Amino acid sequence: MTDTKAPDSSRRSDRSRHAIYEAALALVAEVGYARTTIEGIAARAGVGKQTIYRWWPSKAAVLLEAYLDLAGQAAGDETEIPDTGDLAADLKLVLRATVDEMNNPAYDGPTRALAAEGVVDPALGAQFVEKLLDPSLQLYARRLRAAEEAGGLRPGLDLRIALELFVGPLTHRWLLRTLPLTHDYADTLVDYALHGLATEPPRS
Amino acid sequence: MTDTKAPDSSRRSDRSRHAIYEAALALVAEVGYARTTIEGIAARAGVGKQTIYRWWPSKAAVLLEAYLDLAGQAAGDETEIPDTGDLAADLKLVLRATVDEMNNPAYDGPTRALAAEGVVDPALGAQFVEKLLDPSLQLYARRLRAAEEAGGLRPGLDLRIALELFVGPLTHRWLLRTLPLTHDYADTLVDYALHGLATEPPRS
Amino acid sequence: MTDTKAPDSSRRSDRSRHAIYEAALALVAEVGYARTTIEGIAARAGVGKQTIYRWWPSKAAVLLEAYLDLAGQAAGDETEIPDTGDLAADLKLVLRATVDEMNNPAYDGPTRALAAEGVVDPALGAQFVEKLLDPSLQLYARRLRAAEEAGGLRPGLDLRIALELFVGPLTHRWLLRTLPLTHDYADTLVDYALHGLATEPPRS
Amino acid sequence: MTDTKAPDSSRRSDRSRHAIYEAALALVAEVGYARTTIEGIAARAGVGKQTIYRWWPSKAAVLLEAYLDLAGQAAGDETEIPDTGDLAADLKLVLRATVDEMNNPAYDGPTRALAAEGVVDPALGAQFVEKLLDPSLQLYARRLRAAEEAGGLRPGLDLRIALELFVGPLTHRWLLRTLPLTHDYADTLVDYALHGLATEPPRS
DNA sequence: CCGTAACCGAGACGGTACGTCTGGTCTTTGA
DNA sequence: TCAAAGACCAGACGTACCGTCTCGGTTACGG
Repeated sequence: MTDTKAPDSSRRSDRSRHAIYEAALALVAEVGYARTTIEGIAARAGVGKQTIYRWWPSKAAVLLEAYLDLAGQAAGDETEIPDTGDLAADLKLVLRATVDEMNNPAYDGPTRALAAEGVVDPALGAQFVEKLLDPSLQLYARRLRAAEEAGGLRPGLDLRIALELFVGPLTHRWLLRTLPLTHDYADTLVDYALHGLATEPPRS
Repeated sequence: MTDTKAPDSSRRSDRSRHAIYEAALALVAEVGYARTTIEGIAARAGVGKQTIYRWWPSKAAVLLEAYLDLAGQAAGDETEIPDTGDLAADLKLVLRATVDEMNNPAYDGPTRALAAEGVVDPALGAQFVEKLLDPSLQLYARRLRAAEEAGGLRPGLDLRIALELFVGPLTHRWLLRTLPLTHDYADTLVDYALHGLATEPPRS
Repeated sequence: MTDTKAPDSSRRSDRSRHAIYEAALALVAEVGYARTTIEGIAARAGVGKQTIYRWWPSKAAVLLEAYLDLAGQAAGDETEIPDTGDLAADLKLVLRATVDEMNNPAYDGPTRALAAEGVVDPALGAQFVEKLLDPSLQLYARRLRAAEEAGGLRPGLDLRIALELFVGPLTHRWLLRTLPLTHDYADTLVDYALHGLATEPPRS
Repeated sequence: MTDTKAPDSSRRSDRSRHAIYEAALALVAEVGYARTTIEGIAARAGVGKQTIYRWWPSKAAVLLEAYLDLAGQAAGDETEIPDTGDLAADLKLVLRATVDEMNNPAYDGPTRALAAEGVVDPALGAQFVEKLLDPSLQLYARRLRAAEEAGGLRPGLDLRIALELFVGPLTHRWLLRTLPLTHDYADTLVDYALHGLATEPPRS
């Protein structure tokens, strides 16, 4: 009997919502995620704090949505991985692009903050994966399926695991900053993953 | 020459330091990392807050050290990866153990929190990598070098990148919680990485 | 025009204000002024510290207001000095009452602390004088003016200075604790001040 | 074996004591009494904090002693009130000098702070009165006694109370800052106190 | 077309923790 | 053997945000 009141989203102010997106993105760009506060976003957006608390559960949720909104405007950017017939070349192309993105501060800043928050907050992590990560993983999945059908992959592979062989190491270097992310690294990754590390062919 | 006032570490109280370690670990275990506060650690350890601020730059730094101290006591746990001659089997053994660790809340809790903090704080991230991550990566490096010398690996491999083919995907699933971490997953990873995804052998 | 952010006093919580008054007075009575802290007042009043910092500049200011509020409730206590026609007797009556007040711990405690703070903090001192001291001085001023009109005082006297001849020595003994404050002292003061110390009458 | 050890004052370091005096006076002059700390005095004097705590009970006690030490060096300044035979003139001379002192920031600063502390701390107040106030009051006492013997004062006066008729009002204005302290004020005070306020002579 | 029920901007509120500062005590080290 | 140096426990300081709560005002239905 305490609240149970879901706000009426049909009466929601688009004006406020977009002002909040802009303020959130601007603040994260200016002072970083950690020093961005809900209070600061509200003030910058010229919005009452309650308007934020009414519609979002956390600062991270605000930023994730703001980020998705931004990405949505630059829509159609989810181009497909090209299929030139040369799987290795195609994958290298895309991994190199990913490396560039990870090295680009404009992308790295907010994404890294969201990822970190998601590491620790499962609900947000699920959102992060679903909304940001999965879409790009689907690209790999489709390209690999095409390769499989073309007979370029060993039969019976679990394609989900296969694609993690590419993006796993990349993400590892990105998040943990163990070593620099370069185009060479991306290329080597593709070669190693496609052709294996071992001398011997698989027994099966 | 970095700071104006460096405290004299020779006069540091071991008593306090260990009380702080214990309090920090206990609190993280009881209420979680996010709700653990420096104030709380100080109170629990029966220590002035300044004693913490004097020696550590952040809550995360305290916990990292506490965690390392704990690991150090259970020393010699850094056993070597066995070398039975069967590289795949040896790797699977260790990857499975790692999977178990990642699924163990007692390990997952603090480590995940530290990793998340390290994602966002480069200085801490470097510490995390150097003190916690690298040592275990060295195990893989040594086992792979042995395999290379035994002729089990394709010559000329960059072993650092090779080992990331195993731990990258594992870390990916662990941190981002995309899909469950199982022994089967570990096994498959080893097979895929050792023998490659592609039908064709490498051209070179 | 004084501050950058003046809080909106129309939205101020009377509930909180009075809880703060009560807590402040209670704490000063219980542990003394010096050991009363803003933190303690806030905790005792069930109020956030910011609510105190928002409305008062210092602990002393809180207590002064609390004290005035208390005095205001016991309103109308500012009775007039009686005018029986016998100036000396009337003054003695009031000075004796003042002596009693100064010897009363319940009054002495907070008032002394405020006075001491005012000695050192001019802004607070001005408040102290204006709100606490002046009103009672006005009583003397009126009684003396009546006496002047009745021809009981030498013509042309500066009445402000005249009244300080009574309250100055009293305050001196009170604040500096040089010698005990007694009714006899008050009586003597009145006699000396009214009739002078010298054998000779004034030349003028 | 805990404390109960009165320090052996014969082994006290004069060097340290004077360094502390100088540091205390310098700090009070530079940043004011309130912002002077024992820690600061120790650091400035190149002395351990314990050396201060060993010999003095409080910051105020240090400053009082430092101040007395300073005054002691400029010794012999305790000149007598002149006795020209004209009591009023002599008193005015001295009261005017006192007024000037009270208006002199170099004197006002530390003395006011000590007085304020003494208002609130009886032990210190007693010291303040005994060491700083009483000596100058003795001057008045002697001059008044001379006047009494010369027949210039009404017989049977309590000279202690008589002198408070002069210094009480002065101190009142000084500490409470009710109104400006001027030479005129001092003169008027002397006239009023010597010749009384009332028209009628005393009945006795 | 006029009430009334929401959302809205604003910001005061009770809280919690921050990181700093100082008070007084205790310990180590060099002269 | 003492004093310098300063680490230690303790806890208040004043600030920053949190998330909740009024408060008017301003839409935008729904009777």
